[in-house]
Amino acid sequence: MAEDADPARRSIGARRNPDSAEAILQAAETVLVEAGYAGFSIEAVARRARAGKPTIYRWWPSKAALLLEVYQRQKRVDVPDTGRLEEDLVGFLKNLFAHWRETSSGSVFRSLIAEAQSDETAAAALADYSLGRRSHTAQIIERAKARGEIPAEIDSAVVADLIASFAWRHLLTNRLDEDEATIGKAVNYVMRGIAAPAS
Amino acid sequence: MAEDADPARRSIGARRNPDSAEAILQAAETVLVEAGYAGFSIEAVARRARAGKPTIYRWWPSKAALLLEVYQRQKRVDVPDTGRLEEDLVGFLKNLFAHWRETSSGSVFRSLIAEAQSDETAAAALADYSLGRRSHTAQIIERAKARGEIPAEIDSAVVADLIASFAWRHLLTNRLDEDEATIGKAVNYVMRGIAAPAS
Amino acid sequence: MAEDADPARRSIGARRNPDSAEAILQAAETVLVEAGYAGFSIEAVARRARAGKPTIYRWWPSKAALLLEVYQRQKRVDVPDTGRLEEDLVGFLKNLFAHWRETSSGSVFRSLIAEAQSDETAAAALADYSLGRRSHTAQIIERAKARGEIPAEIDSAVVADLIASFAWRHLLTNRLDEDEATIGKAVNYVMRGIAAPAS
Amino acid sequence: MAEDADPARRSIGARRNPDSAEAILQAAETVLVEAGYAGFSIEAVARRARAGKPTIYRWWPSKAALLLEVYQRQKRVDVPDTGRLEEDLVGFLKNLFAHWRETSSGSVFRSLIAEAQSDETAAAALADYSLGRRSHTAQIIERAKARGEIPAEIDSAVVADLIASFAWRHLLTNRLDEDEATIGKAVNYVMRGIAAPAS
DNA sequence: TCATAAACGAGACGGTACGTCATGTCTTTTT
DNA sequence: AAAAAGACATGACGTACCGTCTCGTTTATGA
Repeated sequence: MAEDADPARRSIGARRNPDSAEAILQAAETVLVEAGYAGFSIEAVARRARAGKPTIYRWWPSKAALLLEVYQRQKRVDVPDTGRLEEDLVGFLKNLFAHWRETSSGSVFRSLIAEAQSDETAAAALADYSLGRRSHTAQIIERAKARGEIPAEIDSAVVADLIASFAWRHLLTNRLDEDEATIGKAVNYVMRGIAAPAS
Repeated sequence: MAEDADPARRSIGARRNPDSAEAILQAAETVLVEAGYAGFSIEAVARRARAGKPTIYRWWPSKAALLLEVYQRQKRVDVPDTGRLEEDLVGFLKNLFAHWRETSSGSVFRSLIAEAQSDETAAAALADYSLGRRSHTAQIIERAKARGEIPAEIDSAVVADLIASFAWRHLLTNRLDEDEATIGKAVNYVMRGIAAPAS
Repeated sequence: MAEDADPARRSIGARRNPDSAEAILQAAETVLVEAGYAGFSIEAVARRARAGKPTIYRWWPSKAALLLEVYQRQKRVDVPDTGRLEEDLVGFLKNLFAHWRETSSGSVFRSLIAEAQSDETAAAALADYSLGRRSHTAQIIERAKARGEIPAEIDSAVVADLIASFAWRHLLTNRLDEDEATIGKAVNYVMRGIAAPAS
Repeated sequence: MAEDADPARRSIGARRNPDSAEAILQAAETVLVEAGYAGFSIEAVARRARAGKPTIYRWWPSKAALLLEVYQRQKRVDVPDTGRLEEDLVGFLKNLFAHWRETSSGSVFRSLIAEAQSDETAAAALADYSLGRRSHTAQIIERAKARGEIPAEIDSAVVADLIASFAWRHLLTNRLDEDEATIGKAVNYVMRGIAAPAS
């Protein structure tokens, strides 16, 4: 996981050095994976990236900003389009859990959420990001509306919220390896409801 | 608000001094409310409580332990029992949001969740606590099962999880003042499902 | 070097428990030998002696007092009486160095001197003790005066001071294993002087 | 006195800030004079110097190192050269006592000796320093040898040791205001010896 | 062409908090 | 009455990071 391509990276003149930025983002990710959020400090990232702390502060005014960019660099999770909403949602959650579990994304996003609890700007950034993601997720639902699978008056934002909340809580409580059946149930309840059919 | 009933609290012999414990828990809560999770340090709590740091560390081995006890001391939120599950769930969420909004509980619980992202023991403690709460919430659902309102084969743990997740995410993203209608929708979707009725 | 004859020493009622006192003094000596002055704390002594700190503070108001008693308990060094002052002084120094080197006395006395540099009462106690010792040493010289070996007008206190100073400095600078010849020279210079004989 | 020439001393780049070093050494001296060795803590020095503790630890790895540098910064005591050894030695001791008495040097050096009793590195540093000073003092004696005042076979190191020991003990036992006559006697005994002339 | 400006690594700076240790005082319980 | 036990407030220990600063170097750009 080496991050120091060149042993002595230098300024490349009066502009941002992409190598440095890359090294810093790489280092941030590595530190987060190796030492967790507890060991994630600007100091540690700078050491690992062989970068000066001011270089980091110049481009990322806060830990949150750095975390956010690290998260955004990562591959997005696939949103399936099977033609059936329930399958789409289950597939999405399965993919998301696997993504969070198997890459560093989970650690990064957890850290970002944690950071947002003490850092106002992190909270704002996370809110922005979440808004974007939610509307993205809502598209799955909108597609289902278009297909007539669900009524038009369903508030897709709320549904997306329910789904995302379920994912967040599993991430935050270390339950990403949850049984697939549980995911299925959760989605099914949202799809079909839990009330007994009016007989 | 005041935490120093006696200006010079002393040892009361070879056993825990309840006054000190009380002062420390009070101070922890006050610090958290006034300065937020970012300003919540053992140092600050000790200062505010006029207690020694070792006294805190003696009884609460980690920030997490202190946070957890502060949270548990607080009044529990009412779980309504109206005889109709949907009303119960909506009422529960409304009460919970109000509780989190209007008392320090929200700040405390947020902090606890954040702490759990970097502290293993905090994570374990939170998991324990959540388990207890979830089963508690599940009782609402079990009651509905008993009434025949919902089928017996519904996994009440998953339902409780959906509800709790929704609450957590609103807490963590500063959306406790969410429109009541939204809560209603969310619960309704879980109750009735979002799928269009098979026509 | 066990100091706890009985694993559960108890109070013996309303009077000083000699076993405790003994255990504490033993423990003080042991701690000093094993951990040096740096590790010599009331806390450590209490732990080692299985005694309560207040018990120590009751009988020895300061570290200095404890050190002093530990030092005084120890066997005194022999003061030879060979009938010749020079031999007496050399013998005394040799015995003293050996005593300091081979028993815990050296460590204890060093610590006492060090303690006296920051503790006023220790300084006073040390001054008292030194006065006694000096007059004791001066007796060697007085005997020589009586024998007519040295003139009566010699200030034996100053001579004792010179000899004691030499010893102290060797103790304080870890030079107790100094060559015997050096001791001989030092005493010889004091006895015969270093000036060239008036020819 | 005052230690904060500039109210907000800052870093001057990636190298040692002489202002900070100066402020710290000044503060160390002041603290030692005002509060004695007992009150001499890195914490106190940092407070007084308005410096961060890590800054002190960066440059002086131990209290001993700081003490030593404080001592070495101070003006050296004059070594007289009157042409007569006895006068030189008496003058040297008088100057030394006055220097120790009237400046902070006495306190500093006492503390250094005390520190050396518990800190190995302090002991080594002190030994080094003493060696240098002893050879320095020995020069007085060597000069006397050159003049034929004393025989060549006199071990000047031992003589210097006797003189320095006398000074140390007076310092360590608060007897720097000793009668001048006593100093005279001590030197005289070393010069002429105390033995009665062979009649 | 060459001065300027910006970015770089490095690392020192004044601070705050960490978690631990020792201090000397206190009270309860036991003998 | 004294001892054990151990909790207490206090404060120093030495370390890790914080975010800011200045250095000396490097390179692209613009006068």
